[in-house]
Amino acid sequence: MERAVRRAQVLRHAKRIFARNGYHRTNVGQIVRRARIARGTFYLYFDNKRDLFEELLAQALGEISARIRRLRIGPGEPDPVEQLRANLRRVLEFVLRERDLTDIVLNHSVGFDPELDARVSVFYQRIAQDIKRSLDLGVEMHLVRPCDTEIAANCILGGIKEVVAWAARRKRPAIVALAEEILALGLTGVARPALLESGAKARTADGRLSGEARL
Amino acid sequence: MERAVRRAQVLRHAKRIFARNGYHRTNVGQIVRRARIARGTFYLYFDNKRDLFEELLAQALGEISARIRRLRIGPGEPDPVEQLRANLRRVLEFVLRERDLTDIVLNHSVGFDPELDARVSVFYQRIAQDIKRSLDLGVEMHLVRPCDTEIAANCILGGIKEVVAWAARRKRPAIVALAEEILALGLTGVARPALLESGAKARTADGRLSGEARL
Amino acid sequence: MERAVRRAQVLRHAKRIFARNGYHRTNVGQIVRRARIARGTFYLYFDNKRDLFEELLAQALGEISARIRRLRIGPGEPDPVEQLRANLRRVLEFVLRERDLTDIVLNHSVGFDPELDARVSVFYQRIAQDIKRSLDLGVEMHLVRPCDTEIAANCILGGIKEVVAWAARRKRPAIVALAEEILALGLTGVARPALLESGAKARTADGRLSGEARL
Amino acid sequence: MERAVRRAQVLRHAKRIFARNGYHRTNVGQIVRRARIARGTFYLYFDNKRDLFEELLAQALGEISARIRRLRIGPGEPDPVEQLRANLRRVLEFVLRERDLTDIVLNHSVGFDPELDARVSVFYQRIAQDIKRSLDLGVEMHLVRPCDTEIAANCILGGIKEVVAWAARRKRPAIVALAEEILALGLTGVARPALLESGAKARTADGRLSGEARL
DNA sequence: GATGAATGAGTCTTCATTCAT
DNA sequence: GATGAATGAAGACTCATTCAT
Repeated sequence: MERAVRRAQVLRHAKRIFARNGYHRTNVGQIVRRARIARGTFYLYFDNKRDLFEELLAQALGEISARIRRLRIGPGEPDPVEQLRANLRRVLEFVLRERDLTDIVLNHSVGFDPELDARVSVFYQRIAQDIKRSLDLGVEMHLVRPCDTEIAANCILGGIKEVVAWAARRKRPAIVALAEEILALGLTGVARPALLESGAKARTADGRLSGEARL
Repeated sequence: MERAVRRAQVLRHAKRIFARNGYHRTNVGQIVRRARIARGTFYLYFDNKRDLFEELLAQALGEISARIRRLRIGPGEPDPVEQLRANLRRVLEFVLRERDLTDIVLNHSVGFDPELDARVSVFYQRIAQDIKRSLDLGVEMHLVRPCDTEIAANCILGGIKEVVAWAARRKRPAIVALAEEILALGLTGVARPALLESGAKARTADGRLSGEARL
Repeated sequence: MERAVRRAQVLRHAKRIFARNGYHRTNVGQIVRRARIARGTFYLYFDNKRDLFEELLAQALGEISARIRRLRIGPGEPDPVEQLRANLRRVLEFVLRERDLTDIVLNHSVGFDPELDARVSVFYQRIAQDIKRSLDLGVEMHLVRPCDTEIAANCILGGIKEVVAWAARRKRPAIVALAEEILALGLTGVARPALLESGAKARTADGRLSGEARL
Repeated sequence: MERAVRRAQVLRHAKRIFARNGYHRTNVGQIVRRARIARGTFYLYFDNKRDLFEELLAQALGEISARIRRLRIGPGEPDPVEQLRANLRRVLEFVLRERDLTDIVLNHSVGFDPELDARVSVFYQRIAQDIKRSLDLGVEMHLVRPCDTEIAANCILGGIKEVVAWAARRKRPAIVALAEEILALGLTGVARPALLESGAKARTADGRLSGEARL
């Protein structure tokens, strides 16, 4: 158990430095200095620098994944939107609390190791697919308008990522409000509903707006 | 003039390698080998490795910036949505043609140099602000529903980035269709308009949908 | 007494590992793991890694030395050849039983420490001198043909070492037969005696054989 | 060509140091200091320290191998002993000229790398087999007395190795004389021929000498 | 201008040894 | 005595950059 504590300690310090400086500008010397341990001690707990980084990354990706629950449809299940909201809040709660990890995932997790690149890539693709699946289901249930759900899924994923990155730069981001904004945007976009009511009729087959209904 | 040609040549090769391997896994040796020049020659045309990378990045950011025109409102100006569409298409046209540059900007432009990080950061923030300004204008003009336009702007930006990244992995992405999907998503979201018409009324203060119209 | 037992135990395990891997590819971690003691305990029994190795080496060299008795000439003493044979058998018995030690002495005892190098070197030189002395005596007694006894001594020593190394690789080497082969070789060489009888006359000054008797 | 010269230069210096200190007590720093080159330059010419050592070893083993020619029997071919003598002289000429290489092969080539160990092992085994083959041939031709030629081969090989090691410690070893001593020893052993003439008869089945014929 | 051999600072990693418990 | 976590000196290797030709 002592061991786990020590590891966690080193991980905590390393997380900080990796978040600030990225993988390559972080060297083992910085980590051990910050963690106040000897160089050799570092290698008592981690195989190497990459191993430590990998663990941080896995920690983040794992925790985020665990906070995304698949939508359940059926009698007695909560409103799908409610489920989306819950997912979003859980994820936001984590990523905005663990900003260093978030920074690592968003900014420093790509480009220095093909294997880790692949792992991150798979992580995002899985989320995109989850979203796509939800959208497909929504289309089936006539809750979601027909569209290219794959593109939509990626668009939504990207939107969340960017908002998270943005929010992580703020002092005390309001998680609930953030979730609502994202949700509303994803569901209804930015256009005024009134506008769309009339505009909806004017909408042509290829989705373009026409007539006076503009935006 | 000869000089510029030589530079461009080297840049072209380097672009390829940076896109594939990122900044740190690319070394000067690879570049000069690929460009069929001597190591020393490299330094006749570029101050150093970072300088070359910076130039590629500036190229990309500059070209993308140039393709984003500020919305003009007024008599005789085209429909704002049309202007958005044009912006989007111009950008997509470039980033999906210059995939290596896009890859560099999206995946390899962060984390090895505070100054470059800042430059990329500023680039995106400027775009986000452009979008925000447009949204604010839209709100003023009653075309856009009231919302936190800063969050919305970042969300839209992120959506575009992710879709671009996704599309860049496809063989022959259809730019026009992509632009329309993004546009539609940004404007109306994914929910069925019909649903929203009735649902809009049912929407409670905290943004939750109620009644049968759920999504 | 307990202490000596513990030491012996550790020595036994270390011997194994040193024999297999040599000095440098053996680290203290392997030894303590194998001996099921703590790292610190190791240093309660040995000054350091080198010290342990030195002891193993001394063990081997000492035991071998003890098994080589100086030839005694005189009335009532056994046949000198018989004494040689006994020496050889005693040494072979030990080195082929303690193969790990033998491996250490033959293959891993040189090159990482000037002092140990010297000790091994002295050990062999002493044996060579013993052999040389015996040969000199033999020459004096007209049992050994005049020759450069120093070279001969070294040659014999090397022969024994190599045969030992070879035999140590076999499953169950026959010590008696080995001793006889070595003895016969040292005494009479490989040439057919019959051949030599006639050939001896034909031998020219520079040692070359002539006439039909060739070998 | 310039490249080869530089390599040879570094190899020359490294050879010296490896011979004196062995593989492990030699570090790259020593080599580059001695060769008056920068650390990085070293790696321009060699993959790593082991690579350089391997090359030295290969050089030695290759040259020695090349100097050992298989015995040719037949009309017009020189006396087999003459061929042995030539082999021996060629080898001695090389190993006593290139003493550093010899030192490396004899003392520092075992125990730090399984692959190199194997290479050296194979080298010696091949020579032992060559000798054995020659002996078998000799037995067939009734030039060599029946014996365990495998043991004899190893014994002879070991004798040569040890004499070489011994001679390499002398100032100006006489190659011709050395070769003759070794040859004589291998062929006739140390016993006085006269003794053997009578002793041969007294020799019992198991090779033991009996009667007055002693030694 | 072009070349490519040379440079050496900067990093990671290992491992024998120590020492507080 | 026993433990094993901690230490830090030592050494291998990389690679952006320089400079003599």
